[in-house]
Amino acid sequence: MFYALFGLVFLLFNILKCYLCNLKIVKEKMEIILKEKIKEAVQSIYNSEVKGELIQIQETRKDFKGDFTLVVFPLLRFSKNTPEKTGETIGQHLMENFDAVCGFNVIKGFLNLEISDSWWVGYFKNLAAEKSHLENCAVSSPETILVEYSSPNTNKPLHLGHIRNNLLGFSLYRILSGVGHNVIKTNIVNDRGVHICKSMLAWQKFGNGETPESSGMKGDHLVGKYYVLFDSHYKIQVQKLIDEGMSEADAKTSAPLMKETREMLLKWEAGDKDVVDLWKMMNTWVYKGFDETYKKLGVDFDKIYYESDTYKVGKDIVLEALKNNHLYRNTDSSIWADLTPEGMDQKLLLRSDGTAVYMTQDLGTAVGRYNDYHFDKNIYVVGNEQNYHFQVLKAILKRMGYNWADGLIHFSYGMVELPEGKMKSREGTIVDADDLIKEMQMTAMEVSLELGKLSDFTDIEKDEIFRKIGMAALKYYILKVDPKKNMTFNPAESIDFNGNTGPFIQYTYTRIMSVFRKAEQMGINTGNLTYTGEKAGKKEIDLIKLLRKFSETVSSAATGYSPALIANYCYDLSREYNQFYHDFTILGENEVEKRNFRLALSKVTSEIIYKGMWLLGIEMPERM
RNA sequence: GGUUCCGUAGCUCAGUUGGAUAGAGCAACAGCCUUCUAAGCUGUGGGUCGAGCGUUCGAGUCGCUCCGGAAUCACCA
Repeated sequence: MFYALFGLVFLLFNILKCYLCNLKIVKEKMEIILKEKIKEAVQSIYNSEVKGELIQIQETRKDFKGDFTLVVFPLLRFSKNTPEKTGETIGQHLMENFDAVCGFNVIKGFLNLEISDSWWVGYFKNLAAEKSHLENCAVSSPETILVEYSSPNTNKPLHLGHIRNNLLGFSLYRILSGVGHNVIKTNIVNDRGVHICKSMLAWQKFGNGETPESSGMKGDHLVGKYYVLFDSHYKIQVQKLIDEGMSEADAKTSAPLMKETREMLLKWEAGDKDVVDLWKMMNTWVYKGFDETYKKLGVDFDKIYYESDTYKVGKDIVLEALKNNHLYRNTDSSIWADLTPEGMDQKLLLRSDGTAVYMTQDLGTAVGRYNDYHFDKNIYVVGNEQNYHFQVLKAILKRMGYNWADGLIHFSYGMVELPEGKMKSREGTIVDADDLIKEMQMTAMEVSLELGKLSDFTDIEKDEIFRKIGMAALKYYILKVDPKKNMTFNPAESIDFNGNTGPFIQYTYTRIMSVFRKAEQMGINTGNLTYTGEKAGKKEIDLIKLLRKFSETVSSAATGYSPALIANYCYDLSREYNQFYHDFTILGENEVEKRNFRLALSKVTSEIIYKGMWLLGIEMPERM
């Protein structure tokens, strides 16, 4: 009796142990397990110790039979035999000693291993059990990371370049916090400086008291109008002086409007009430306009810094550093940093009239932020045209003894260019953010209405769907390209809705949603889908292979700061699913096991697409 | 001129420690809806991966030299 009981407990224990063990193997990456097995194989066949880096496992290319491929070339030194023979021998050994391997073939120096269906289905079951699909990308030591993005100037509305900036910044936030970091979204508003005074001066001179209300214009666009107006008047003055025989450089500094601008900046820094009031009023207009655009883009911030605050901190820091002999004062009393020891140039930090420059405020902002958050990393989402600026910023901070400056990272992204080159305001080729957003939603509406699949929705519901589709088209179009690279936008050809696009991915998602609505109607319990893992089709396994790549894609997107990886992954997955959807019937399948398996595949696909697009800041409609 | 980045199909882009016959989409052409959404799927054509040399069993990927383009080197931001 006692022995029987003991035996039973022992048996149960072993079953449990086996189950846990199995689960562990399935959860681990097959590449890692294979690597171990191959190491053992080489040890036992050739009696040699192999270093891990010599065992190269990759996924088998689609044109060949198999799931994983071992590159045998590096192992020839142990086998002292031909690549073919070596591959055969190792393949045979794996077949006999590792039950997940159910077949192999050798082509040239490549050993293609076939993994059993049941292993794949078992693997998939674990994927299906995941809640967020981000479990496996969680970082071991979470950091406090500030992400600065957007950084608008208050003298003009946002344009296409800003859109790329905002989308990258926000997506970076989603990705980094998705893998477990503590991320703070910040924005630095360039609300001071000569350029701001330009639009203020132009409004004062030519505005006749015009306001957003009186003109019906969005505040940021109204202020932008005066910035342009300044420029055209200023140019006329400069040209006049040049015609009178002055050099271009002198004409530019001595044109009356420029003189007045500089006076205004001095007054502003001195706190002159009239200038400050005007500044405040125009800022209010601009911020209201920006808020609307941010809302449409779906981005927001945890903390907004203003240069009008931080430049003062910057000035203090500069003066302090001067005292400590980190900087020097020129004969005209301007203050400079000599960065020749660091391999860079001289850098101006305070003008001869004592006013601050761009670098001054950036120093102040960095120090202020460190004091506020004690970040591990401070990521600046700023265009690659400022690469040198950030190199200098970091060098100066280090010079001043701020060792945390090592955590400053310039996330340098490429410019958005038009087919004829850079966007230029003087040529009127700036692509305005608000216009573009509106245009995308109009196109989404046209396409949608033509297809006519939403006739049972109210107008409000339809508008919401058009908004999601239009924004997805725009966002995906921008995020799918490698952030580091310059990209071309052709306004003449409107952004596509077919092929490698946001709407295509949304469409795939809505198809899956549609299947599940139908399944509910059929009375299928989609919450608890049972199936065993003995058989699966090639297309089904292809899908599983792609699904398993999600977490590693997110991980590399996080470490490499590249939302584009996730965007392209979502596209690949959608394409794969659409093929599956085309080739197989899901609800029409009579065998319940198979049907449930396909439903589960569809479900996990939809979850991962949803999550991937969420990491990009792209919303998914349930129908379209 | 110095520094940095980029050249992949007609166009827009993938191609992550070097691996097999370099991939998608758009555009063009030819097919597939009585069926879970055709914003989809299948097929055809299109490439001396800017050029050359080198390292390697193997190079779009690494190194060097050219060619072409961009950014930056402001008392602009």
